[in-house]
Amino acid sequence: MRTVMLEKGKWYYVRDYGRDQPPTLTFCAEREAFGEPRVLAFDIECVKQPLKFPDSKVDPIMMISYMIDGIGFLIINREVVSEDIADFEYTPKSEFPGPFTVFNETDEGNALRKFCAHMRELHPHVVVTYNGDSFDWPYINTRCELLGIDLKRETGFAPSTSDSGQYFLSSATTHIDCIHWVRRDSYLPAGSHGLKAVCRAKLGYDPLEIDPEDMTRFAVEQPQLMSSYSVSDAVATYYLYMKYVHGFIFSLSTVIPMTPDEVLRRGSGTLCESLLMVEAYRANVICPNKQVDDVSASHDGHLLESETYVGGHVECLQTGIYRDDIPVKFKLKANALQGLLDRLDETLDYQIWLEGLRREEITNYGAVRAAIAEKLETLRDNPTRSEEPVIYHLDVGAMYPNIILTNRLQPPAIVTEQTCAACVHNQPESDCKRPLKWMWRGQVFPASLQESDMVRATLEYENVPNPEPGAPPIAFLELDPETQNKRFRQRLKEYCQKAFAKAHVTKSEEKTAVTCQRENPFYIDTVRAFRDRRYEYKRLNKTWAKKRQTAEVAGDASALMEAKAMCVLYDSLQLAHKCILNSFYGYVMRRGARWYSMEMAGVVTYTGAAIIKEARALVEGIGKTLELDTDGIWCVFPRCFPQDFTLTTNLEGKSKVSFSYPCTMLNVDVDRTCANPQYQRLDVGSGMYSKQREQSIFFEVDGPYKAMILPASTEEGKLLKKRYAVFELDGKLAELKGFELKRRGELKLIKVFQTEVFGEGSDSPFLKGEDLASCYAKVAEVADRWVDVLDSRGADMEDEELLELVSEQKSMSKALEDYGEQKSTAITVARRLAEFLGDQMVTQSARAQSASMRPTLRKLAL
DNA sequence: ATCCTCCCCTAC
DNA sequence: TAAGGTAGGGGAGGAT
Repeated sequence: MRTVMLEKGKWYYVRDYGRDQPPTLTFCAEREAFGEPRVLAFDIECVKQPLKFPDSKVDPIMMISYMIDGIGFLIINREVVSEDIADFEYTPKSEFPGPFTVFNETDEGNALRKFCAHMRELHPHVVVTYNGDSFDWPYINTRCELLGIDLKRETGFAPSTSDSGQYFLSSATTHIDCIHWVRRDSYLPAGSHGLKAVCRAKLGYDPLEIDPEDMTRFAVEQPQLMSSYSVSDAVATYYLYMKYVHGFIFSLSTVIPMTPDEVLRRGSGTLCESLLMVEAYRANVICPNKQVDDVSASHDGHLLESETYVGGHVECLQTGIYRDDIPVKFKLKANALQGLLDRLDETLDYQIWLEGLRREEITNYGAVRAAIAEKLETLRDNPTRSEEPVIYHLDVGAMYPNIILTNRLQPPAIVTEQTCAACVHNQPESDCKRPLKWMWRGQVFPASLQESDMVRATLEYENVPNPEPGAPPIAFLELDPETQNKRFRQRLKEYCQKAFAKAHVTKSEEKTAVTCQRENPFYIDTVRAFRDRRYEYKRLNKTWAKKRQTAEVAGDASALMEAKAMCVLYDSLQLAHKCILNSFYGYVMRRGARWYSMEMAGVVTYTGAAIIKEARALVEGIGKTLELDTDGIWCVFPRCFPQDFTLTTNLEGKSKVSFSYPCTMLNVDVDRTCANPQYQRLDVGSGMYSKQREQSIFFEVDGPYKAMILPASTEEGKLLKKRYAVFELDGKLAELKGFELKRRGELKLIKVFQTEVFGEGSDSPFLKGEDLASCYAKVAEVADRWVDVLDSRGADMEDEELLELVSEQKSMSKALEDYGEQKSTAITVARRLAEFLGDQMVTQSARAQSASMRPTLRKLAL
């Protein structure tokens, strides 16, 4: 009898009865946590030609490094590497040890055979790579083919039989390519998706870096350095997996009916749907068919080009530098402050009720009330003032899921008059219809439906080039329906451009969706279960963090190890649940979704927009809104605005509760305007429904912060959204949103400038100077230096440095030929690269990475 | 010059 | 086959 780990992330006892009977599986309860599967992470280094990518047809593998359960191995191809390498250690950080044993093999064939043989000996449960699906595994596969080694036979790994073979899988071993986790689940911007950047962001150390152009030379000239580099990637991959990916994937695998390979690679909407299907089955609900596009949909006598709903609300209201030590001129509204005073008891009672207390249990109610009232009165009586600000971020926690839960929103609960007419509950006393607003937006062709039909009729008589190259032309109607529709719409667009001088007209319409408050609640129950389980994991994570601290202080090594492991476990569980939780909203608009509903998505965002607009209106009277985006609002209040208070009680166990007045002030508002009094639950015993007031939408507060910087636009009167920098009280950069510095590619010059101008801590010019003028002067010092570089066209710089600064990287999302006739700098650069470096530089799989100069800058540089 | 469109990639 | 969503900044090409 032995134990194995099956794809559900759980351990089972397996008893084998020989060929005639299937084996039996018994769940292994004592290993309910993930257990400790053997994990092997590997990475290869290849020879390459100058300025080119390694070509698996001709360039041999020089090194294979791998780490299993914290023990490292390195296989050297001595045909490429100039000398034998001795065992060594690569430990970038004490928590990431890397002892390496080296195998020096005579040639590539022996190196690969050694790797395969060692894999079989170690038989890991999980093989981990970084980009192994599209680089390492296919490369090894091609090299093995050329050397007469059958990779599938040797290791079990081969290209996937579905998904057009884009993944490398084995039926016996899970392959986790961490790039998928980084792309879907890490929330890192695309500019930080390389292993090096992920290593810095997630593992917290600077990895070894070598210019790819030096690698082949270093294999000969500096083999030890090259060896360290090779293993550093395996070490980073292994610890990234152990620290973040393992718990995440395997905990999701315990709730989603898929293998870990699939849980890793499928889209988040698909994970969501498979989970909903399980819950629907349990609730005896029939799964609807997949949504299909209605290609003939029209609006007011015009064919619809596309339709959607209005989403989140974004505004920027201020620009410039806001610092907590530089006074801001406030023009407060006395009546807004009076309003807060009038509602003060209601506000405090609300906070007390939230904490599960009663006013009689509060021992300092009068004192807290008086303290707040005094501050509000002072502001009310002196509304025009210059005062140092406090900078806050107020945001709604998990806004969209909580709007869904509060309003009992589910795709099948969006009803029509017909639905209700056929329903037994359709009586006024049921109070089961809850109308909610949303905003429809569509693009229509300006042509009338008759004109559209005419355009189609013309098209239907035409012959078109055969999709099969070389074959004779075919009739339009012989094309597949999807292509027909695409061509028709293209032609109609051209017609409209000619006849109406515009391709389409945008229309919007406020609509009302009626939501049924008695629909079978399997969908929201699934959402709620996820939200609540996530809260539970967050709570347990905190509990174990405390235990870890206790163990640290007591010096109890075994308790410390257990606590650390449990923290990682619960943190990955809560993250895994966040990922799914956020997908329940977007899923309802996913193409092909079984539970599809534009109305529901529209209601969610419309309700959210109303909440944030209301919050802004409230803040406007008592401070300044700087920027707001969908679920959060950045604002400044005068320093003397009431902030943090503590209520004391006469209860044991809960002797005091602290709260943030600005936060409570917003929450009272939300509670009054957003609560759903019609939320209904079915009592299974009696078959009766009971109504309950539901409200789980709450603002949370972050801050106060040291400073917030909002960039100005080059256009007068225009304010920039989604771009800002925020500094912590200690000078650390708390947030940096939207700037080129954070984006993939972009002009090098602007990234270098932004790095310098934002700085960090005492290096940041934004934190220097004692008033606005001197602060701007400090910032201008940095900016002036760069303006000089532009004005002098980099006269004081080395050519190489200058060229580097005016170069930029751009990614192309499609294969070069798919861009057709289109023109752009990147396309031209890619074509030229292909011209002098060969077509494999721009093959359909390897997306062109172009380094170019912008036309505008080209003039400057020359 | 000005507007629209496309593309890439971010914020939420 | 498989596929979360909308809002927004900014560069560049192209029509007018």
